[in-house]
Amino acid sequence: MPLTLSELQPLSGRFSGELLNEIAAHGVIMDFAEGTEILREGQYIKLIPIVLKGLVKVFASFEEKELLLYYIEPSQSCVMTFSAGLNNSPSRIFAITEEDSTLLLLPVEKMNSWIKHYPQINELFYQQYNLRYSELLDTINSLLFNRMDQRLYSYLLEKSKLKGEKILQLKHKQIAGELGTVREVITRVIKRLEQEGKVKQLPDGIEVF
Amino acid sequence: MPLTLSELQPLSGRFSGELLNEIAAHGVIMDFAEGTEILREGQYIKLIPIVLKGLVKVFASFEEKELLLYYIEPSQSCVMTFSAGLNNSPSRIFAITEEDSTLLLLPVEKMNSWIKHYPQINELFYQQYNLRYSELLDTINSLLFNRMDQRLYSYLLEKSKLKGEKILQLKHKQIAGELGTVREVITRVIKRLEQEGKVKQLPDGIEVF
DNA sequence: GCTGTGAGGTGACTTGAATCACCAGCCTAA
DNA sequence: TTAGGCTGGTGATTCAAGTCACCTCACAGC
Repeated sequence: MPLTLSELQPLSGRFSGELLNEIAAHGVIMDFAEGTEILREGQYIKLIPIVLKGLVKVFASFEEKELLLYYIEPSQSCVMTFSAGLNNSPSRIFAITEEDSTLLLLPVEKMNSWIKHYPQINELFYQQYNLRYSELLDTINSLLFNRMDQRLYSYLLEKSKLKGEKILQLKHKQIAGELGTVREVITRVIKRLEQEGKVKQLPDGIEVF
Repeated sequence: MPLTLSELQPLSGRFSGELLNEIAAHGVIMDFAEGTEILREGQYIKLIPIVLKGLVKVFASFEEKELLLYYIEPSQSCVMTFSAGLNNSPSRIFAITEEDSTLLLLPVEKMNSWIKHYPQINELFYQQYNLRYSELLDTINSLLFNRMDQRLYSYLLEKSKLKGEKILQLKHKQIAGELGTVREVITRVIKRLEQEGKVKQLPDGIEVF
């Protein structure tokens, strides 16, 4: 059963009617609950996702430790699945829904012809590559030059902005996982941020200023 | 004066005759001596380079410190100039020739139409984006999880492989600049590698095993 | 000769972060 | 009611790196 154009409404500004019809005919829409791993490391890809609603986070991992690389927001896609899908190579990263999310899944075997015939989809992926390249550069800068307090504060600020919440319900352990460090370090550093008046730990979460 | 097809020989495996003719008509070939800065941070781009001969290294910088991100080898291109050129945005990185190099320079205003009409050039840039994305992931892993001795050894191994030389003529200070640290650290760490039998410091350079 | 400069070496110290060990406050399930 | 499991807090220690200060050695230029 093809999708309806109203389901693809979030993409209507970016894609022309003809491409939207193609997508409606061959794409699938799926909902994923918060915390679902939608892409595993090492996985081979048959479907390329575009986020319609919600928020997806992307991680690199390396011998036990993990690091949050960036978020995929609505109407964005995942360049790792794109390249892994087209080259039939395994994914080097993994991705988890940060909120309940709705994803449009596009079959990889259609992608090559769509890229040729619809410049808009080509542009989308070039944009996404630029964006992710840039975000990886930011990550590198931050790892190389910022201390944990800076990194933690930026992390909290960004998360608060993305989720539109001033109070974040996060365990110290979760934060540590996303920043590639351990719980004790977060406990100490967050206390320092609190003393500097940048955040406040409340019974129901962390308030960011 | 258009280029001759023999000058574009390194690209003949990758591009069809028609595209090669287009490139010959609109491209320019230039030679750069070793150590020339061919792309500055903050620069706006009018020409997109493809390396024909030699080796180019790409750096990120951030408040004084610098870090080597990756090398551009013959028949590869630079995704930063590609995206900065097409979006008319400034470069976030800078690039220096590591050896005497020959570059093919393509005018950015031709690129949009070439991308639409010649899938091969589209494929080249997708490949380059994948490659650089992957290399940035490696850099992140290495920064986050490897100690300096590991990072230094990998750096020396790669440089030796790329330049095809077992003995590298490098000053400690240069190495420090490329790894984002300072001279004393390199002096000490390289001594440890020497004790472990992984490298040897000779009067005329560093031998890597 | 002397002098300046760049390269490499090294000790002493500081610092940011990781690691280890242990404690207290909860909440939940048996 | 009690045991066990999260969660957060904290001191002590270790460790990798960065910083500072100063040295030697080779070499170039007068």
